[in-house]
Amino acid sequence: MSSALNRQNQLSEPTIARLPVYQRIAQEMLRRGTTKTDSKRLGELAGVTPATVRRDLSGLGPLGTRGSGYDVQTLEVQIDEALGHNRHYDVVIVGLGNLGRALVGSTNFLIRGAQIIGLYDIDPSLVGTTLNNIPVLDPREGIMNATIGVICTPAEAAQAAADALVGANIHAILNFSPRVLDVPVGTAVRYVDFSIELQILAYHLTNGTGPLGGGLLRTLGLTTPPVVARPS
Amino acid sequence: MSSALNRQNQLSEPTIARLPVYQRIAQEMLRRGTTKTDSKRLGELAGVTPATVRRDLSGLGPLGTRGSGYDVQTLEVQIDEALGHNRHYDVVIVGLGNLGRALVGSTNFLIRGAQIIGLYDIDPSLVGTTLNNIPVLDPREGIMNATIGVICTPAEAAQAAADALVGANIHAILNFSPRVLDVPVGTAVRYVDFSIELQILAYHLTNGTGPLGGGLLRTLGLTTPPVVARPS
DNA sequence: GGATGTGAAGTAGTTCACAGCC
DNA sequence: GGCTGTGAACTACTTCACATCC
Repeated sequence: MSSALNRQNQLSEPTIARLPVYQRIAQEMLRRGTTKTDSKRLGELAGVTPATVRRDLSGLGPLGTRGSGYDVQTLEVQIDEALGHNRHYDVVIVGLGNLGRALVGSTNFLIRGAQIIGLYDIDPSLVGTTLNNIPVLDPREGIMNATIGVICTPAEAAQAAADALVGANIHAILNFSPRVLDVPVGTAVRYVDFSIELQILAYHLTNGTGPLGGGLLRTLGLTTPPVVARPS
Repeated sequence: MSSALNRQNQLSEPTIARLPVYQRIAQEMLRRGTTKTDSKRLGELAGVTPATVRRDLSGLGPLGTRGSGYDVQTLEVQIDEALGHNRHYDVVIVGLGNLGRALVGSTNFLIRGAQIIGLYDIDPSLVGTTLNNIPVLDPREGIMNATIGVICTPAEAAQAAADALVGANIHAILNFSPRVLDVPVGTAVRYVDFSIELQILAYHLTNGTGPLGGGLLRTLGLTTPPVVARPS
């Protein structure tokens, strides 16, 4: 496997969540023609301290140059490698409402190495058609095996969708529905819940942290609800 | 202000991010007619330890009953109060592609107390129309004041959208575009980046944590990219 | 008996501060 | 001179374990 990875895969969770952010920044810099940067600048843009940036990046191996900083191109590539984008990921999406369709059509959603191979919806007027040349199938007739399953159904249908994904031997689920899912141990579920994001912002507005209460808003390490074992 | 809040607003960031999850679980329980629960069950469903649940909830005041657990209804209400949902939030959305429209149409997106008051898009065929009885306006003619601004534009337009929101004196931004935003100190930006979520899942698949490498996947405390100060 | 709420202990993550290198 | 990479100090969060109360 790649050299950056076998160094040690003890990247901490917060670090893992920040690496894609640094990568985004690096991509933006490349787009603008910036070829060099440093931990101070990266920290400003990512909203973390320079020390944290250096600590995070040092986990990928020594990719900076003392005295001058980081090469943006190298940064981009090394983070890609550390996150495992040399692998290939097959993605299926269940639920083709506005959100599901937005994901299919979005160029932003897919990471390098990921490909949407199947779409699922129970709406008979959709089943049998294609979207972006990807076939739309009925999830009740079984789901094809894939690496990652994405749930975009309404809340009521989310658990059934999860069951279908689990039945297809899919062990990683990205859940956009506002339901807590019941899945077997060993299945990773990551929740993206829009209203929770709103709630967190709202909390900061109401309480001291935010601009209404004054002070530099610097809420580092916000945690998102994660992953799960089977409830007893 | 509310009794639960002035106890002390020293809820930690991880706690704040978990409270909405407990609330979701409580709502689901109510829907199913469950009126009592305990930290063990809540922990299973939320993917955290019972001790963490108790520690989190104790921050809202003593709302459990020793020996029997928590009243689900009380839980739901108290979390609502702690998160500041007795306040009113005006929300504007900039960018009405599939994602923007999904948010407008979704019953899941809005939290109690929040209301979408304005929609913005530069597409001339949309400006002047209404969506869900909310008028669609041109952001280049200025944005109305609101509590929270939501950016759903393509990446290229995100910074302009942010500038317009800042110009409207909006200090809290939920950014769904994959761009790092440049905003003044004192403006809270929360990033929801779909591809970052995919990347984090992908990392766990590639590395030991996930089912491919075996072991109980229990990635607690995943942090999402947060908030930002003005780059120098 | 049983589950909360919480000091105390343990663990993880961040920041400091500086040696090392360009 | 300047910025990285990192041991050491610090801070924050989690978990343990139990006294407390229903």
